[in-house]
Amino acid sequence: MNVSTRTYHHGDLQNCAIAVAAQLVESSGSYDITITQVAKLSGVSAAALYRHFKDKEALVSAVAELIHKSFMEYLLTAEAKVERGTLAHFEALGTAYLRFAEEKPTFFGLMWEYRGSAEIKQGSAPAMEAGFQILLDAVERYTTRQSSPQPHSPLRTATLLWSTVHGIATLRHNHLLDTFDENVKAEELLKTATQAILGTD
Amino acid sequence: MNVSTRTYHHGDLQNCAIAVAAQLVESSGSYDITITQVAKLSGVSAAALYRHFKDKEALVSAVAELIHKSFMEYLLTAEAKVERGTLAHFEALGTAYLRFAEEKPTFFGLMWEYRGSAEIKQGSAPAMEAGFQILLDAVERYTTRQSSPQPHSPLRTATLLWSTVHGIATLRHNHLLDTFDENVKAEELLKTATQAILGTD
DNA sequence: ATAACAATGTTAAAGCGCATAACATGCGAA
DNA sequence: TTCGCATGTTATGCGCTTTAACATTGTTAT
Repeated sequence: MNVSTRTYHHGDLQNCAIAVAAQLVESSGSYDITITQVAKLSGVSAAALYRHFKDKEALVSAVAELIHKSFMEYLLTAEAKVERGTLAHFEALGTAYLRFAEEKPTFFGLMWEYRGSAEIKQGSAPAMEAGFQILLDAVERYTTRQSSPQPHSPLRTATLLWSTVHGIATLRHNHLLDTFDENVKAEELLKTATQAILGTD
Repeated sequence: MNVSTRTYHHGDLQNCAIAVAAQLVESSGSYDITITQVAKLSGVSAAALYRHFKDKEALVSAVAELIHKSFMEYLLTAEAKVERGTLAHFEALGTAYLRFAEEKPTFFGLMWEYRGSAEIKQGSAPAMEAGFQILLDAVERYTTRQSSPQPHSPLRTATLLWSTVHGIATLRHNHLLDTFDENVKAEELLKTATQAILGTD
């Protein structure tokens, strides 16, 4: 992050470059950033970055990984305030999902849309898995709380809930949600969907 | 489409280039195509394309428009075989949506993920609107068929259904759907969701 | 302590793609 | 037929990625 080049060697160019790249993605509103720009903002020559990243894709993937972790924090922070396994729990998680997509639209796009080679995508896998586990855990707790048995497995229900939030977030991210129903609120839509999927015992 | 350059003038370079670009997108599996390639495959110099498209983005947007129309045909063909306003109608539309995403993954990605300037995106708007109208119409017909009144407006219900299919299709497109539940089938998931949203009177 | 080596920086340069400029050709209307 | 506009062409500049060859610093073994 430290841009000043006191010495010939930078100190921590690797992390600096990732942070600079992330800022650039956010400020430019595009994840089609250039190595040249990142190098300039890091106070270093473009070639220097190739000591730390195989190529541009590797740098962007590192940014994606950072973003996934930041996204996880959104979810964890959100659920810290509610009782687990309740409808409020789902609402908190869903709202956080939607809020991240709205507040960091370019990050959201990069997370889900960026096409990297399969082996490089691995970096984000742990964070994603943790995210899904949070949701799955919520469903399992909810299930045991209910008197009537749920019609589908927790795994299936969690997947369905994920699909739904993701669909709503994605459509809004692409400015499509309010194209036809200009009064729709993503959060309300999600609440309706959640209740329909979980039932309203 | 005709690549042979019998004459100095091509004849229909505009449409040729769009078609060639679309093929290139599909065969390369990436919508980061080059003007140079499109020109070469069209049997024309790169600069010639600038007589028909302001820049690269305009060309890609034209491809996106073509794809949106092709997507519409998927939907129309699918619903031609079923009775309107039935659950089978929704299943046919949803399945078509999922099938397009699976059979033409790069097209699907381009349709929804491509970031073009707002005014250029307009080209695809009519097709998208038509697509939504199809769904809305299905919901309205379904609503009038039902004995019990639906809890939400057709507009709201259609938006919710769209979000759900879109979420499922998008997650699968990004190879995320079966990461945690390896046995899940997108079509089954959608069926479950549709019934939950519409009710199963 | 110091010499060798590993790590990490630099500049130079090759190569590609976008986009524009200046020029050429051909079709269609007066 | 001739003029003008539409639509081609080649030439060129610029920015970006990536590699190569070289320079500097930090570290480790003797």
